[in-house]
Amino acid sequence: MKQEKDTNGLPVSDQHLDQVADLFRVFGDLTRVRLIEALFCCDLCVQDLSATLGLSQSAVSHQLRVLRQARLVRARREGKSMIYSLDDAHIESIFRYAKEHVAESE
Amino acid sequence: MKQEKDTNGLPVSDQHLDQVADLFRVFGDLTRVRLIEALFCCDLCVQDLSATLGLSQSAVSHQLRVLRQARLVRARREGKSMIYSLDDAHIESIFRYAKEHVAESE
DNA sequence: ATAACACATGAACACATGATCATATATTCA
DNA sequence: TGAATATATGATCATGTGTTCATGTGTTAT
Repeated sequence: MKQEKDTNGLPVSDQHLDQVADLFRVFGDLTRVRLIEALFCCDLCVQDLSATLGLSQSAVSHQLRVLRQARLVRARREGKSMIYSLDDAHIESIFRYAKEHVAESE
Repeated sequence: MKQEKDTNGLPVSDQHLDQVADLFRVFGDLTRVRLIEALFCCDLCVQDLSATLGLSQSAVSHQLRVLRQARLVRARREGKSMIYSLDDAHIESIFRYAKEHVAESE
């Protein structure tokens, strides 16, 4: 497999890049971005997320599944509810730079 | 429009989040990620990118168009060739954190 | 001018994706 | 146990996306 050093000094392979693209693909949807944004402030259950975003429970659940599989959020049970929380330290940093990019290009 | 403050203290609207999702959507493709990665080291023309990635000239051109429209790369003409270069200071930061995330979760 | 080279672009097709609807699973409470 | 609540999931469908093929545009050199 091709191994190079990038400008950050980290090893880079096509497999790594594939995972990077996968990560960004998960971020590349407004519903999921809004879910993540909502979870920045506090942990929330599905119905709260559903109400906050104004989307169906099913749609929210489906997208939370995508976020779970990408290990970006985690869920814990509290009674009948599932409480979701962010599960990655890098999300905030990644989002900060993305927002700066967006804010500057207007 | 709903306006909130996020954890970074930046104003956040659904319109902003939409642009953030759009930005990530552009990053969410292996071909485009590989193009960006190739341009981290140096400016390159289309045929060089085509050869480096092992993809058709057409496929590369199409994806470079997407990157251009997202203002992530810029093109300048040199003779018969078009030289592409990165056009955003945040790309490297965003990619660095994405790579760290990927590297840690294995 | 015209041939050759480098790149861009439109059309078409296969595949991926997100929302909805219906239904299944899990928990609590009467 | 059975009803109500909360969430997950499978199927379906409309839409979006990436590649290829064919062709158009722009530049250089003879």
